[in-house]
Amino acid sequence: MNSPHFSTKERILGAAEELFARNGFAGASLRELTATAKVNLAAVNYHFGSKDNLVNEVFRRRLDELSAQRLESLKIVLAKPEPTLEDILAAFIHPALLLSLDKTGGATFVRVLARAYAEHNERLRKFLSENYGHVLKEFAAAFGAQLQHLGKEELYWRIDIIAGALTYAMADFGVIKRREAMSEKIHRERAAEHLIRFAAAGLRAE
Amino acid sequence: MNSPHFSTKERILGAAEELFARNGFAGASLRELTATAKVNLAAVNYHFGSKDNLVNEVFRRRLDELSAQRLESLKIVLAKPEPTLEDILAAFIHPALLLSLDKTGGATFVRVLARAYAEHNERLRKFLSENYGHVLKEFAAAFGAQLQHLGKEELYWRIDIIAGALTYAMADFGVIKRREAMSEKIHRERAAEHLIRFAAAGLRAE
DNA sequence: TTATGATTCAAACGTCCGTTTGGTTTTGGC
DNA sequence: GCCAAAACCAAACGGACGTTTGAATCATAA
Repeated sequence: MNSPHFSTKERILGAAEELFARNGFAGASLRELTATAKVNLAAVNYHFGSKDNLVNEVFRRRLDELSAQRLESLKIVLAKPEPTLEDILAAFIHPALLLSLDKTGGATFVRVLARAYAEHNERLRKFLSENYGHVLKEFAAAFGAQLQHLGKEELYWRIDIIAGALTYAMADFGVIKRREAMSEKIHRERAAEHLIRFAAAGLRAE
Repeated sequence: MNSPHFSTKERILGAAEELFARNGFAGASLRELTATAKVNLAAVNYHFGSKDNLVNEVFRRRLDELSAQRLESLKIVLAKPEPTLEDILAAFIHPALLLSLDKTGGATFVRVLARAYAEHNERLRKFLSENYGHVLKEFAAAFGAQLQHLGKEELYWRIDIIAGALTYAMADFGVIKRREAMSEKIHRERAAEHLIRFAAAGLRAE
C-alpha cells in the first residue's frame, strides 16, 4: 500500500484511508498519519492544503469511480424494455459491492464511508452533496418513474435509507468477527441480494 | 434537559449524550461539554474520573434499562407455547424502538449508539461486551433453539448484523431531512416492522 | 552547468485538549 | 451552630494538535 514507488500524495491518501477507517476523522492525527505514510508532517498541508481538504480528497478518489459505475449501470438498465425496481437497485448496489471487495483499499474506504454517515458532519455532507448529489438525483428519477404515487421527498429519503443500509452492510460492522476471509465474498454477495429484495419491498410499500 | 433542578451528574450526562451524538467521542471536548451542561470544567473528572469513563456511563444509563426490557420481553415470548422467530425479534427490536421515541434524550442516545458501532473503538467494545454481552447470548440461545441447523458463529454474527441494522435504522441517518416530526413515530414503527420481516428472512436463510 | 520551480524537511507557532491542583463554598448529621 | 465531607471553582499543567516557516534538497529544462 505505502510502498516507496507510490507518490507522496498517494501514500498520504492510502494512510488517510486506513487511519480514518480505524480512528475516525477527528481521531486520526496528522502526526500518526504522516508517520504511517512515511512522509514529512508538513506534506499534508503542502499537497492538500489542510486536513479537512484531505478528507474531501479521500472521498473524491473513490467516489468519482463509484459514481461513474453507478450511472453507467443505470444507463444500461434503463435501456431495457421494462426495467424493474430490482434492476435499478442492482445498478446502485453492485458497484458498491465491487468496491467493498476491492483489495487495494476499497474495502477500507467503505468503512470510511460508513463513518461519514455516522458523523453527520455538515462540512463533509455539503461536499458530498455538491459533488455526488446528482447521482442520487438520477436514481431518484429512475425510481420515481416506477413509483409515481410516491411524493418526491418520500422517495428521496427512502433512497437515502437504502444508501445507508448498504453502506452499513458493506462496512464490516458488528461486534462479532467473521470466520474466514474466504467466505467474505459470498457473504457480501448474499447481503447485496437480501438488500435488493428488502429495498425493493421498502420502495413499493404503502 | 439541563434545567437547574437536575443534578450536576445528570446535566453532564445529558450534555454528553447531545455532544457525543453531534460531534463524536473524540470530537466533543470537555470544555464545550461542561459549558453546555453549565457546570465547571473540573466537574467531569470529579464525578466520573475521566472522559473515557464518562463515555461508559452515558451508555450504562440507557443500556441498563434497554437490556432489562429486552430480557423481560424475551422471557414473556419464550413462555408462549410456540414462539416464532418474529416474536423473538420483536422482543429485541421493540424496546429499542421505544427508546428511540423517548423524548428525554433517548432519541439522541440512539444516535450515540450508532456512532459507537461506526467507531470500532476497542475500549468501548470491551465495556459493552463485558456489561451487555449476556443479552446477546440469551437471544442467541433463543434463536438457536429455532435454528438448530445453524452453526454458533454463523448465528452470532447474523444477530450482530441485525443489531447493527436496527441501530442504523433508528438513528435518523441519511442525507435528506424528514418532512414532519409528526410522522416520525409511524415511520419508526414501520421501519421496525420491515426490519423484523427482513431479519426473520435473513435468519432463516440457507 | 546553471537556474528555476517543485518538493521535502526540522523546527517552531499558537491553540486547544484532558487532567490536576489547592482553595472556597455548600451540604447534612449531631 | 459546628464540623467533616462533599461539591464546586478558577487557574494552571504538560502534551498533542493542525498549521506555518524558511532553509535544504531534488528534478529538470535551458
